Amino acid sequence: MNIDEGTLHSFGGENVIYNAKDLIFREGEYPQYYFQIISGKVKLNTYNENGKEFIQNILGKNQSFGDPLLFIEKLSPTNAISLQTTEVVRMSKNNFMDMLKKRPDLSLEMNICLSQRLYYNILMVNNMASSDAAQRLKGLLDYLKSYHDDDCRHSFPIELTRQQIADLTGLRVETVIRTVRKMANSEIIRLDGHRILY
DNA sequence: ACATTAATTCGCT
DNA sequence: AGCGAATTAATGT
Repeated sequence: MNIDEGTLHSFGGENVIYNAKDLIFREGEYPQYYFQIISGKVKLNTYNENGKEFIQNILGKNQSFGDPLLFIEKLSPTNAISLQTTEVVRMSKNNFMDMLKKRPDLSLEMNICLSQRLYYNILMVNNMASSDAAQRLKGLLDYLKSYHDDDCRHSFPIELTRQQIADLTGLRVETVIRTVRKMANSEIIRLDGHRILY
């Protein structure tokens, strides 16, 4: 979801800046805000019983988070952590609901956005169920690409570390490294130094 | 130049 | 493929 910044301000959105590693909200908290990123990056994660991190998603510029939880009465299933200096527009749940009531066009867009996420989440779950590392990796790349397809359609750079990719797929770093090498050899992906192009 | 962080390799299981 | 640790490469101050 990407709403014009001026519109967000006119409905009570306020800019907030977070530093790297700042906790934006915590798992188990009651969701209170809509967030839209102006610049920087945010990860949504959880930790399993052994303390291993699992990253649900990493969001960047013009992407939103927190919004799916505003429509239902559930506690947040994830933490949101800033990965770098990140500027967001933050809007309270009440203001957000008010905005959707007054702007049916945005409400419709929200539906499209949520449907799209739901759709790609299903594909993601399917791929993650695969026992083949290359398949899981490819599933993640398709998933990430689905968020970015507005500007770059061909071979866009994955701005993630190997460790982050591992935490997103549930694979080990070494496995990611080995698999990336194989996929580069079979031309499924392209490498620009360490950056993965897909 | 030194410290920190990430990527890759290695040896063992 | 997973784990721990060591080595090498890239980045930051």
